[in-house]
Amino acid sequence: MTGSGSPLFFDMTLFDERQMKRISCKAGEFVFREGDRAKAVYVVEKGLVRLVRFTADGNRAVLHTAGRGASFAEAALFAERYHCSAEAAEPTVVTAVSRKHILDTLRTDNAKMEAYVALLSQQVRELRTRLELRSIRSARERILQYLYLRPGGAGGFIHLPAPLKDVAADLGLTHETFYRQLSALEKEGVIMRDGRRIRIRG
Amino acid sequence: MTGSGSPLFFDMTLFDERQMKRISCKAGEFVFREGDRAKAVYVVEKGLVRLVRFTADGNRAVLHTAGRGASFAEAALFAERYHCSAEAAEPTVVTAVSRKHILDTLRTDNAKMEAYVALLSQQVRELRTRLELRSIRSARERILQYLYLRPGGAGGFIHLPAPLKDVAADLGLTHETFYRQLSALEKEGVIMRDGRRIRIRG
DNA sequence: CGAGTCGTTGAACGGAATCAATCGTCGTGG
DNA sequence: CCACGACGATTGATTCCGTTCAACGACTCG
Repeated sequence: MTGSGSPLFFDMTLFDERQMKRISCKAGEFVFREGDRAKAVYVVEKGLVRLVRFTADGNRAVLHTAGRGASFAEAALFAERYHCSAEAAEPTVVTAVSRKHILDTLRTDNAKMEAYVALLSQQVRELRTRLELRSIRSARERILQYLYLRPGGAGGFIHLPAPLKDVAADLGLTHETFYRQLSALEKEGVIMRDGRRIRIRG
Repeated sequence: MTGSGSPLFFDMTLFDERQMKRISCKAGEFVFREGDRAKAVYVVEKGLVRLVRFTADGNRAVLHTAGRGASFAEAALFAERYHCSAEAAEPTVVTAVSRKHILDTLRTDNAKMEAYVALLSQQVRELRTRLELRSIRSARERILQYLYLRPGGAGGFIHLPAPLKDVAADLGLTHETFYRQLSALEKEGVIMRDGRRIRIRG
């Protein structure tokens, strides 16, 4: 979901800069961990952050990937604790906006609150779309549907928003299957591809 | 998403009943179409609604399925027009809540706005959890994780919130696989089951 | 009573995961 | 500056597990 199309920016201009803090992380470092007290909402300035949860059997599940400009952990505003961990996938800089400050600001300024509602609404839409995608069993069809739903999918060019590997994970496929299906589709003339640039043929 | 696990209710108690309208649709009828002016948010009273989008080549993409009790088109609150069409999959009754009324109410009542934000935040969290579930490949593990995440999952009793068939669909499994895995788990003594009542053994 | 649906089980198949190997590129540090 | 390691992209071979097709009993509702 690397911001998959819809740039879910957390509008920082709504808040007081003095209530923000810059944090740098090396690859593999955690910005916060599941269960930590929720203290802030974050925006990625540089790098890549993955929201992950570790399942009982030790597996990692990636819930969300936030690239440059994207915010994450907004939902933590109304939760006492983080419900997942945030891991820097590469050297990363994030800005932390105090949860308390955000709440105060939103509570006193209804217009800002409304902007925030709009943001959350969009997220809900996006998540639902992703969930619906996952219910398509065939890898081929799932990929096609994903491409269709993406901006430019109906006639224009599509830019994959992340390394193919990550897109594959987003789709719930192994990267091998993803590669294979892409080349199959290209061989059949259904799509044209140049790296991360794809075009669907009518 | 028959709403099965996650009751994504739009909290109608926040709004004035006089601003709501009941609408009945036959199977195949549209509640609204892509591009229509966004006038209302809906709740399914009875039946099933599919949010679909038609791609350039005439294919249908299902974005979301809303069962009884679920709301849909909430995101339309902040959009001028609907970005997809809502089609009744079976004879269906929906309640339409005026978009304007909702906005007015929220804008003048900060507490309600905040309640709405909290609701949306919860939805985001829930959707992410479901997405995480889907990333577990093994049917067995996915089911166990599902049970574990459910209220009562850690020690108590779990009530499946819908017919097994629907739960299976929620989990992205065929009902056959779901039945089989459940009985396998029971045979192995990992769970105890009586109809929709399940208990995990420590 | 019959139609419809849920729950259940069996058998066979197919497609995606898995394991594995190779190539290219990019960044880093010696 | 080049060697090395890391990682993305790609392709091949094999396995396995979930899907699919099919059939049946139980139950409900009209």
